[in-house]
Amino acid sequence: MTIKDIARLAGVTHSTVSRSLNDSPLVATETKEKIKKLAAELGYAPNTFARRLVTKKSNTLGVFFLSRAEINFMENFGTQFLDGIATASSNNGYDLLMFTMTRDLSNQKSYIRLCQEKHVEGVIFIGMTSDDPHLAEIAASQIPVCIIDFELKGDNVGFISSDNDQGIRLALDHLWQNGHRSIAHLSGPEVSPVAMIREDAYRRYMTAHGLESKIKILRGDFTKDSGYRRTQEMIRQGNLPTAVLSANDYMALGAVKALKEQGYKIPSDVSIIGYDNVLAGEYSDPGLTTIGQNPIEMGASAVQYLFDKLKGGAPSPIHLINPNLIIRDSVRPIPIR
Amino acid sequence: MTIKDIARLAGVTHSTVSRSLNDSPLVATETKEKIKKLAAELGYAPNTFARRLVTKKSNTLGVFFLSRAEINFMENFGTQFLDGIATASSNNGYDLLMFTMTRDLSNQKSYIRLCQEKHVEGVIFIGMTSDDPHLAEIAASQIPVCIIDFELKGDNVGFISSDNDQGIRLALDHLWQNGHRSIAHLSGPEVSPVAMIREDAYRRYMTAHGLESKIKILRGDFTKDSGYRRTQEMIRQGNLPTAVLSANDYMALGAVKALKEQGYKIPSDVSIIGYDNVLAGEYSDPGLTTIGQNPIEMGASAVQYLFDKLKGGAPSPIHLINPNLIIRDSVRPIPIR
DNA sequence: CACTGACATACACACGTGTGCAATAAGAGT
DNA sequence: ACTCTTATTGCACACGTGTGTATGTCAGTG
Repeated sequence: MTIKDIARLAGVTHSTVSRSLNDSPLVATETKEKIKKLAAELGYAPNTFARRLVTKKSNTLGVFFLSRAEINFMENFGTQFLDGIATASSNNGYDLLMFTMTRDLSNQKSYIRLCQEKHVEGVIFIGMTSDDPHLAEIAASQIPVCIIDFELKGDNVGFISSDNDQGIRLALDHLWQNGHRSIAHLSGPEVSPVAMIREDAYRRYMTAHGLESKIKILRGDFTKDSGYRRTQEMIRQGNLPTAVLSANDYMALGAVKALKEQGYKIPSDVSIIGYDNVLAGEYSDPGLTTIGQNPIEMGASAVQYLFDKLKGGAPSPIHLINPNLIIRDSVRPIPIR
Repeated sequence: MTIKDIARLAGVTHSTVSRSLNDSPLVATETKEKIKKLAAELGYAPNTFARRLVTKKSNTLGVFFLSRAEINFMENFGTQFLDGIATASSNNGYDLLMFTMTRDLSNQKSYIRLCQEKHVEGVIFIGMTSDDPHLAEIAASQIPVCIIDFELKGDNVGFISSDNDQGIRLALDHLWQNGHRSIAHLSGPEVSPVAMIREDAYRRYMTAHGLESKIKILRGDFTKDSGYRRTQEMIRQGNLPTAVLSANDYMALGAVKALKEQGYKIPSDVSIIGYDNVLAGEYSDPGLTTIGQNPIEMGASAVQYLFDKLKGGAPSPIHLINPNLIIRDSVRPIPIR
């Protein structure tokens, strides 16, 4: 079933059919309608390969994702990112091609080269790591690139992230409104950009609210175990805060474990608030109050950035998505003295 | 950069170039080598659209996935399924097109129709549900289909699943070897095929080991809350088993919570074993011993089924992947009396 | 030397769609 | 009635690749 078949049945040439289906003003309204109706009846669908061959437009986006590494992160958000991306590109009539980034980067074809070969118009990366050897090439890419949760500067590269600054404010506002004034921060490693952004936001909030003297940083590495140990150390030193704001949920769960082991009750003795809205926090005891990112929206925004670029626009290279506060049972109001 | 350019530079026609690059025996070995070398130097890559147009082969697989629903399940395995699928198809020189299945199935184009339009050669479904209105059409599909974790009969449809029977045996063997004889089963809802398979495997194991009188089924619905409540009821009735085998991890965590609340210690008083190897089980207290599926391998197997079909073979329509036992801290050996 | 056959390359067409340009027809204006 | 304009359709080519067939070449054989 091609436009030639339709042409024969309609008694016109395939050119007229082509123009009709593409709503060209060059063809009479009545024949246009007639042909459209005929095409619909016959269930005609254009051959995308032929069309792409001649138009030189692929109407295809690509998405690279790394699933094996940073598995904690990816397992929780991966499919939601992909959901947002797939839905948004489908809504715009674009196909989505999927690739994996493997850990052994030795004899591997460059991502950008692969995109060119597949005629991908724009590409999204999920789970990019700073040790990837193709970073420079990506930064210089001719085709629009959008990276989720990893900042890279380049003329055609965009960056989508959750608004960490706002997330921390949301969390601290919640603690503040519940009467907490002595709040420690269980932070991530200094090499992690995200950890530093969150820690900085914490420092500024505390200072702005006259709590500079209460600033206390516990340096973890995002694992549950590090949260557990830093909290043990804090308990040993005495002088517990009334609340702990953790830079991610896993460390928060570690903190809960350490405190429980020493007989403290959560949240009556110490309130805990996490970050990321990981499933384990929903199923933990008590349910962990936390900051949720909006991965579906992040994926959709990444696609939007690419389309803006493709339309010739100059979208902001960095786009922050609003997080939201998820209240469960690990924060308790305390009377203000 | 097309084969015509190469032809001009090599002083031959594009036909010769085409044949050379496709290793046709019709062209002299030396010219073949010369042209291949030239193509490599020029970084030539064939235009897939032109090729597909003439060969009528797309070299493309499709994957549909449902991400918003059954979110507990998908969040944990989704990206790993996709990883296995993407890697396997890429290794075979196939592209992978991604689609989402939305929950509102009203005015939606049929999956199979979509596949035909996109010229997909084979398609994989993840997260299929029994209320999907397109099931009949999928069952009758002309193009090979493989569904993960959902059984559907049809000439061209395959079914990939974890071997639930073996998984239950693995779990019960572990309990048996640790001296447990009184083992209750926290099962899923009767409408769930997976739940029934696991429950049946439990019954057979118990019977085969002379423990028929110890068979005890707690009927949950796969949520943590149902595990919590069924366990509470069991505690109230007295006569606790020494171990509980749960049909999934979330119910197991609910059971843990109920037991802990009543002052029982896990695993010293009651051993618990889950199923699925969900992240929350890794981060719970105590770490949950469980049965892990191998989602990456499952994804790869789905692709393999499609390729076997495409090659004209008759692969088994049902393929079970071996699960594995993941030992953490929720099972304890008890002395045999 | 002529003929045969094998081998290598060129020619020409096809795949399905889009589009510039020519051709035709119809209508308007004088 | 003739010309000029405008509206509509057809013609022909292009996109890049694959392939059946014809053409050419060269060596071997009688």
